[in-house]
Amino acid sequence: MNKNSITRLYQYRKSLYRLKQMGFVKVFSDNLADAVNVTAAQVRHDFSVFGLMGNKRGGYSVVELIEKLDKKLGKDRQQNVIVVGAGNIGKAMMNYKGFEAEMIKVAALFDNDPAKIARDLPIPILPMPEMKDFIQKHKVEAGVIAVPDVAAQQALDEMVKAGIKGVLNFAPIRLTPPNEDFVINHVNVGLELEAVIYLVHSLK
Amino acid sequence: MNKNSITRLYQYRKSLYRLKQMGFVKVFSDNLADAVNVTAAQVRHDFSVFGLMGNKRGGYSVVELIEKLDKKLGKDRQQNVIVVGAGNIGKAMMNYKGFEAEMIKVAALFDNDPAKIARDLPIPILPMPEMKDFIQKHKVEAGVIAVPDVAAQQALDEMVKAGIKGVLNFAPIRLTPPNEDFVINHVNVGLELEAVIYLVHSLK
DNA sequence: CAGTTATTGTGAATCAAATCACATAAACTA
DNA sequence: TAGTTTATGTGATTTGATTCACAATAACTG
Repeated sequence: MNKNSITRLYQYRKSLYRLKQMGFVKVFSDNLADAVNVTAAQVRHDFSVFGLMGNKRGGYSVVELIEKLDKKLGKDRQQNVIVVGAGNIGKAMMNYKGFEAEMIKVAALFDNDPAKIARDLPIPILPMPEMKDFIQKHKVEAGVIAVPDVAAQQALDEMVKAGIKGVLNFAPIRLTPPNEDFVINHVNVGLELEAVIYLVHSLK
Repeated sequence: MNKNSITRLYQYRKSLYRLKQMGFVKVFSDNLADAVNVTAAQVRHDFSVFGLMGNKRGGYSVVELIEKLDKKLGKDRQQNVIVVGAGNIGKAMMNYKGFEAEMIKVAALFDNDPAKIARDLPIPILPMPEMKDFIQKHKVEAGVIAVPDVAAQQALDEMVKAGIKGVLNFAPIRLTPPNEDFVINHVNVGLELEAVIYLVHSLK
């Protein structure tokens, strides 16, 4: 179970909800393959590894498959997350409408800048020292680091102290994790954009 | 040359600038390996594939290596990019300070909402119909899609019409490219966050 | 109900990426 | 200068992910 196969499972899930919406009752591996842009063999293989079984001939029941995936992917109950950094990235996370359908709730933002504190927003922006109590109260295990790179390691350290178990990090630096079990996933927008530019240039 | 090896080259480059800053004149494959969190063999292999040679014993000259990488990676001159969508993601791109060191310039944002137009900002926010003239004038080849998912395909279509050759897409949908050479790179923040949550849960 | 068809589930085969291992050669050493 | 050390460059090997291929079987067909 590598990261790619996990993200594919989330993509299958999302596609299945779309198909359900469209009235589909059954789905075949090649339908899902088309939806997620992989091969049908890949879909079946992923399901096999993950312990998801369909019906020989007859494919998969959309409703059943969604149910199983929801359970396996932890989508049967809401996941609260926090975001550290109330800049543009933090606000983008705060305002993103897509999380609801994924059972993800951005429960609060945290920031060091007193001018940014706003307790009365639907998603409040709170001072860092309140993090520990907040995440205990709201059972938060995962967070997002959306601060400038010079502040990222400190943000991580405080999150760890508060009890966070894994982060999605937008700062383009290598973070030192507290232990080897701690989950860190990086999104490096600069690198991704550079890859586009490189590939565009390599066309000619 | 797969995408991973390309992004590693950009990481090596960035590390080399840091090392230069710190006064290093020479660098060995294992220094770069540490900096980028890969093996020394990976570094040498990447360089070998990419046609970058050092000196048997004596490693690599920092200055020379930077020079060669800059050239190969198209960093010897500034790359202008545009961003479609002046929401939080668009503004994050506009305000991000790190692009300058990467020779990337966000030349303008474009948005359909007349209320968002702001021509007098250092990075102007312009109406969509002006895109074609703008990118011709500023020699823009790559762009960023930072609009809600329902608007993403239309944004892509307009960018293609205006002459853009590749995009970085933040909208969580599959885009239909105009042709198979067109470069599309996806950043799916929702999926990345879901992967963190999944991995945190799988710890226990 | 026997025969045909369609689709899964999975072990085997292929393909791609990362690592290993070592011959090569430059730079020191005495 | 001969010998030793150190790091590169790269072919070979290993590891990991994807695709193939087909036996198993459930669902249709007449």
